[in-house]
Amino acid sequence: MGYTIGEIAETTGLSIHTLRYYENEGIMPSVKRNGSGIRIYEKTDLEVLQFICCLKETGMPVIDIKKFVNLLVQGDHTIEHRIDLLLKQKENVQSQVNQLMSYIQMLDRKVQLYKTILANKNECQE
Amino acid sequence: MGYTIGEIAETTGLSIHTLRYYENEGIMPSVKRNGSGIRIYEKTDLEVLQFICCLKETGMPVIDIKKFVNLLVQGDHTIEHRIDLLLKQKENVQSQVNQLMSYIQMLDRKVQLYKTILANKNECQE
DNA sequence: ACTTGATCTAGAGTTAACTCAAGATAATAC
DNA sequence: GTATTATCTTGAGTTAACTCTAGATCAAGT
Repeated sequence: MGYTIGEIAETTGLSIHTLRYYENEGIMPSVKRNGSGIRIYEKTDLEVLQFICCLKETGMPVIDIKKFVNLLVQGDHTIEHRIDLLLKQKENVQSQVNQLMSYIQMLDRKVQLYKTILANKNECQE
Repeated sequence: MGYTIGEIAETTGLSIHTLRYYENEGIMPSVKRNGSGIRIYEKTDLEVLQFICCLKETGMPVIDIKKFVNLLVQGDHTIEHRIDLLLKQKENVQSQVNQLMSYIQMLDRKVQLYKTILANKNECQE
């Protein structure tokens, strides 16, 4: 029962360095150790870690993830606060999506413009 | 005819430092100077700059923007290559959007979970 | 002409988020 | 029980993308 840091690095794709760094910085809750100080990750540690990775992927800065994790380790009485943070982040992500979609349109327009230029050049050569 | 670096900073929201940095690094084409070496931005410079900002916002790393700008300054015979790059970036952005939308769902699920926990707690207290 | 504010260059400093190094201890495989 | 491999800590190094500093020159208002 429990995984070593190497196994967790393997399954999450994070490096061992990064895992230790996350723990030191409070980006993830601290992990239990065995008698000689070696980290033993439980299944819940892995789950929290994976959720943290998702938050990171949505562009949440490490400092905010830290705040969230702080609430997490404080227990159930922080759940309402956590809901707030997640809903705020959801709005963030939603507006990121909207902006990216507008950039897709912009890329399309630019490509269209370039194609028009090419078409005109070919016409002239005929 | 032509804007100063300060005006361009104002309208783009980039700092003066950043504008000079972009030019030094080849992230934007170099700008004309007046007799005493002061940058005079033309309308086309502004347009290129704004397009570059968009590319940056889509997460294109500076090194790739540089490549694109390199093609740009080389003239029309690089248009096909530029189309390729932009279409590739469009795909990138599209998959970013997809991933972000899946994260929105994940955030929703987490919030839902938290709400269930809260609901159960209230029930117990009744 | 003089002052004030903008711009110039070269190069150093900053920030976020890792990433690596060194030296020591622990676990595992034979 | 020894060699190999993994893990530990502390602290330094790296990378991308700025951001700032200093000292000098330029431009605009009075």
